[in-house]
Amino acid sequence: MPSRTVENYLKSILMISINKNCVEVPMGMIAESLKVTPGTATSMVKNLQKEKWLNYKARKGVTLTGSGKKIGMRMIRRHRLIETFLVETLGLDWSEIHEEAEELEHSISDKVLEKLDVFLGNPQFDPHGHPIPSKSGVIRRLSQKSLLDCKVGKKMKIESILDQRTEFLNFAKNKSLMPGNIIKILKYQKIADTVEVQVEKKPKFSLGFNSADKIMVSG
Amino acid sequence: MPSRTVENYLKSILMISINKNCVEVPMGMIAESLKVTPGTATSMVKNLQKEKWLNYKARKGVTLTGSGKKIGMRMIRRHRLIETFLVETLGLDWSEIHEEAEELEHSISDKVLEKLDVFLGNPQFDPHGHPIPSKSGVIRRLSQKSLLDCKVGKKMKIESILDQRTEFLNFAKNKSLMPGNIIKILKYQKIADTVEVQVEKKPKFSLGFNSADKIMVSG
DNA sequence: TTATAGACTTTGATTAATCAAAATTAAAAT
DNA sequence: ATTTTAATTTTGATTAATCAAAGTCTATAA
Repeated sequence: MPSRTVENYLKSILMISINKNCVEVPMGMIAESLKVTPGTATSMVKNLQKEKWLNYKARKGVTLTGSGKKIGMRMIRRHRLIETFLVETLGLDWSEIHEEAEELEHSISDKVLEKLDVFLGNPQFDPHGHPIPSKSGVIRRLSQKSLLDCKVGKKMKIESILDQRTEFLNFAKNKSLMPGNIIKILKYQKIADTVEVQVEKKPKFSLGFNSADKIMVSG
Repeated sequence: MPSRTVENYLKSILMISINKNCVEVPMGMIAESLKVTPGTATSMVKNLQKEKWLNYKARKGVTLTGSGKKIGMRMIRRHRLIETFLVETLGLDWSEIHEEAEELEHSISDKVLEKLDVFLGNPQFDPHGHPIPSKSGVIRRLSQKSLLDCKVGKKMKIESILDQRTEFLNFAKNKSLMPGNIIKILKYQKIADTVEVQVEKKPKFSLGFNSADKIMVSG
């Protein structure tokens, strides 16, 4: 019933509110995340409000309603299950699956999606370490601790990577920055805004604060 | 580059020209097969001509160019490979896969499609018995002989089913009218336009001429 | 030959999604 | 208390795909 454009808006808004942990999502972020002009986002959001998928306050931002959240969560589930399928079953590289899933998440029927879920053995996390929402829209809380929040010298387990860009994921893979691996901060250099890290027994390397903040860890 | 609407037009036109064995495809058939009004088909076909995907002669019909045929064939390959995947891998029923594939054929990247092809072991026929075009667009000639062209009493092998409608395929499956099975005409009743048939050792039953003509056979 | 039915084309309108650029507003800086 | 800036909204246009309904052909039947 919702068009694929609507599905994209609701998913993006939900993702922003989860990632930035905010209730009211500002218009600018929506426009940026969907790569449309601000005016387009405003007019679309007004339509979404008419359909009761969200509440919009001019110059404040947007909050999803229950039904809007449901659709958004459904899209996240689809996206992550499809990514898992592409890596596990077809053997695509984890750095190249995002765009694929972005398209397929709109095209697969509920029936096929649930078959896929069973075929994959009800996976709980996608290849980037992100939790896959259940059919009913429940999602495990992801770790709120990034590499930046860690003490120097403490061994941490990488939980997930909060960046979808192919180039970043290629870099991450190259450096073994992948879910499950053990990472340690060797030096914390505030002045240069970098941290020096080591993954498993691999050679050490540096990460900028922005990048380090995208590596979520636990333990 | 071509939109999914364009892909659908070119696929439909190619399918009609293959099935009806005609060079010039009349506008009426195009409109019917795509479920649009005749006026819509006319205006769309004019656009396709501008892009050099076909030649259009007013009140005569349409013939695909080389590039149009290529795109159409690409879509047939995608459709049939996806149908095969849905049945073989995910275990969907062969009568419910057409609509799914109709959507997915536009969404899958070339890369994923070729991975799928390898994963499935380069299948040569889809679950309905239709030949899957090769990557380069070559398609095996399908049997031109339908059940209606057979002698009474002669055992024939079912090659394919030329009807995509869910209800027909459900009926066919129920009666074991599936590729590979052996079928025999018991009686040919021109006056009632029915044939009485038997598949393998199953109970005999009747088929109207129209339906019998959709069961392609060999041997 | 003329009439007519059926196939096809034209015309004018609509819808969803978008952009560019001008106008507005709220917050921050002076 | 102004001014400036940055974010947002408004306005007016555009594009692809569609429909309904009116108009036009052409082949067949009278």
